[in-house]
Amino acid sequence: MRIGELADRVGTTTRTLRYYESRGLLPARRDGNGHRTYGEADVRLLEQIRTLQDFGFDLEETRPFVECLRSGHPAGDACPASLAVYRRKLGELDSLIDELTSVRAEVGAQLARAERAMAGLAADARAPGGPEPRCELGDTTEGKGVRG
Amino acid sequence: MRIGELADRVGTTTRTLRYYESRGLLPARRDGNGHRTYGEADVRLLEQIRTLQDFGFDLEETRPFVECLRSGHPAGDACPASLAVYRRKLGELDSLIDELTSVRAEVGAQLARAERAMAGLAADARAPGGPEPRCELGDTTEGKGVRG
DNA sequence: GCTGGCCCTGACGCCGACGTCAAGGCCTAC
DNA sequence: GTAGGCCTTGACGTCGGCGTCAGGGCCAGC
Repeated sequence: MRIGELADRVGTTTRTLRYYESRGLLPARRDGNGHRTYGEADVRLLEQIRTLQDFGFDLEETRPFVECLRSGHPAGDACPASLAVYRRKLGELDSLIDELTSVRAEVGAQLARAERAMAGLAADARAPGGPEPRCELGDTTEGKGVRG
Repeated sequence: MRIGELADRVGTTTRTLRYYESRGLLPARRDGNGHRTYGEADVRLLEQIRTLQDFGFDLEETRPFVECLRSGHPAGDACPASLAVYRRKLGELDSLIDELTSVRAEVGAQLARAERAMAGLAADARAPGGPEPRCELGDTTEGKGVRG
């Protein structure tokens, strides 16, 4: 199998496969013309790489899985080094999710506060004297705690 | 106030301020020597930018907030365009958190499965005949559903 | 007068995972 | 023979948010 066919089979591009090879991740044999040649095992290596990429693993993190497969194991995660990557990734995911969740809460709170403020201004515009206070950009010493 | 002092006051670098200016986000007046000059209002603009950056907003997304402040509003999120960015960001955060959560679950399941498999192999190695089945990389048609 | 400190512009470097273009080789079909 | 299709290597482009360097100016203090 040549590079174009392999790329088609796993739904990627020849450029990607050459890039993987340049990173030492997916070496290829060559035929008489210097063309890269791949076998069925390479399809599985590539599928392993793409699966992990879909999970957000970067290329270097897929290396233990690929080497595990190439060393004859039936699965890329049948080696301790792969499990270590799994565990590290789980930790990263957990802390990232935690962080994003707290950011989400903060942004949500800011939005709610700003919406209340806008509603208040709109009410002011309907009820009392003028439409808007026209705040100057002076040294009004405003703080971030305009919550209530 | 010149660029170095402003950078110190908000805890960033002069390079960053020049970059913001190049993006049209934080223009500066110039003194007789061509040096950038800033006022207190710029401190607040910058703090707004940095706060949003900490939330993961990219620079373009901070622009409505900055323009809102510069147009005289007391807060960067006192304008509809800013609220729209808040809402869009909340949506992005929600879907990102969802995605990461599902990835986390999948990776966790893969780790658990792989750990069970390794434990099984270890038990095999202790109990029966050989230490490892020495799987060839043949067409064994393995699927992804090796869960149970 | 000279050193040190701040400022200026312009431009290249970085990271990751490729996309894209250039220039050419080999093989097949017509 | 020539057009088309696949392959090769090499190298530059992309995106964001700056870091870092080169080369030069202005001003204060000793």
